[in-house]
Amino acid sequence: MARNTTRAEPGQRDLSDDQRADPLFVRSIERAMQVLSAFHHADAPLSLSEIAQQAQLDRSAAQRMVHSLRMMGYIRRDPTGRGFVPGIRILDHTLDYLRLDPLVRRATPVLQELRKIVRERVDLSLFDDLRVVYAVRLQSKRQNFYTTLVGHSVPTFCSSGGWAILSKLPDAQVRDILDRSDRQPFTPETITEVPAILQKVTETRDQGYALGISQILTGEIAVGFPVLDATGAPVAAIHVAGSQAEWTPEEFTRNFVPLASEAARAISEY
Amino acid sequence: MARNTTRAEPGQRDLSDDQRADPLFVRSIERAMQVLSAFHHADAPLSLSEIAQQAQLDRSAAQRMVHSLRMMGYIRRDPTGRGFVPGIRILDHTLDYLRLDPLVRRATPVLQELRKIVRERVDLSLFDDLRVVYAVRLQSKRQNFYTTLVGHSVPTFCSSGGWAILSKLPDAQVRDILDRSDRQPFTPETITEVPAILQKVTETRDQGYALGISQILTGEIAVGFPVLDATGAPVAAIHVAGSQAEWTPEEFTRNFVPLASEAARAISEY
DNA sequence: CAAAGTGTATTGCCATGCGATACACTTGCA
DNA sequence: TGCAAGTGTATCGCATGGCAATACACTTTG
Repeated sequence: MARNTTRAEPGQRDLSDDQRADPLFVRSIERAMQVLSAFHHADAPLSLSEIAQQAQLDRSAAQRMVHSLRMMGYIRRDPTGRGFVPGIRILDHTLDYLRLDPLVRRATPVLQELRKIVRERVDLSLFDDLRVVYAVRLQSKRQNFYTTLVGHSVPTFCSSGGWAILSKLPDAQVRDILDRSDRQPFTPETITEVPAILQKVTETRDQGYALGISQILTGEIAVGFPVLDATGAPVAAIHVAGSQAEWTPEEFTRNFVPLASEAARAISEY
Repeated sequence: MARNTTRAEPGQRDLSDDQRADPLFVRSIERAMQVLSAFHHADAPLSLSEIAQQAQLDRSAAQRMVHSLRMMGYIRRDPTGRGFVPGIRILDHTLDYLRLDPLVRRATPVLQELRKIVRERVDLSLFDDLRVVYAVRLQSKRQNFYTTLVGHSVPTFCSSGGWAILSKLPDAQVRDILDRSDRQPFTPETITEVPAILQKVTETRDQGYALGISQILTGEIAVGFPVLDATGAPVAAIHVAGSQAEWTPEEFTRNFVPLASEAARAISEY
């Protein structure tokens, strides 16, 4: 799998109540979603055969699915040339997700306020087991493409937001998450050893925020803060991210930790 | 239907090559997507019965679908209290959409540059028949919740971006779109009469941009520019939007039209 | 000008999803 | 307190509807 892009794998199941894998799927919809998920590993339009392969389906079965998904607007032909790409109706569900998630609703105005003051990138990322998924992204001037995208995700084990979340989980669960993570480094700086990560988590637990330097992107510096639900369990994190070219870690934390920390507390329900 | 929020209805089919409605759906996946689409009309978590009703399904059939969709992470229980909400896996598909759409890729850096200069809200909206769907949103300081959301859509007939797109379509198609549109006003200012809209479109055709004042949101002023594909057909629009409290229409256009117009041309392939 | 790709359409058989039914639990009203 | 009307969940048989096979038109490749 060609993957030079920063992206974590989606979790397989509903975490909230830990149901184990259940063979009682509605199969056809599982297949349909596999077809749509074929694009997760793509970096260009997919042909039918490629979709069939990714979705573990017959070419003809894949074609039927693609046909139906096209009729509904979830897939469309690539405007230029061959193959298929995701369709715009996807974005309708995106909107539903964002509108209906109480966390996103609460967080957005707070983060806007924060962004206005700090003038660096500000994000909300949602805890999803081995990864955290960006749901709100408020850009700064310096950007790359991926730092603007909703839905982008990074591993929990090596992001400042992830550490912030881990710092609020019981040790056993932290261990479990680290054990199940595929701890591939993104940069030479990425911390991949379990003891070192545990060290970082402890540190985070003590000081109330996580500091990540060049963990995902070389030259990026970020502070992460946990967001808690009404029971005190971590459900998300907020980040402030900037460039090492402009900030020393000390300056960065001194400037942003107090404000961002307060924002995180404002969003939390605990 | 309770709808005080600004939202257009999704189009039913693939527009690119105009396939008429085809009964050869894969039915079960149609039903599955109806279940997910039940949230389009919701403004709070939905119970099984509500989902069943929206999706035109038996309560038990709905429960099977919901179960499967939950196992896959496309639906989750509302964290607090009863009911279901969309699940985070939705955002994986959002990412695929945004990553793989060549238009979004090309437009993002250009819009970032534009945003840096104009310091007002800058958007990319994608043409989808009767509506335009926001895919890239770069905020300014003043915001409301909905002006930050990817996937949000507004009607083509009454938005500056929509007019910009219409101005590049043949008259017959413009008429067709206007005829099929449910031309409900959003504000007292909203232009709903076909002749007046055609007038606006002609004006836009002449001057190369569309000026919208309080069309969707009272007090909002926006300029829209068409984005063309390689064949010269309009596929999207870019907007710069600000507040009437800060700008007269003349000042606004004088300041932003030249830059934004150039940006739109840079994104276009024609 | 084959050969190997695209994407599309049709058809029959049997896996599979719907609907009926039952149940455990919570909430609200009498 | 009890019962009615809500939640959400689980199981199972039958008929429906989706998979696989097959065929074809078209484009790009060598």
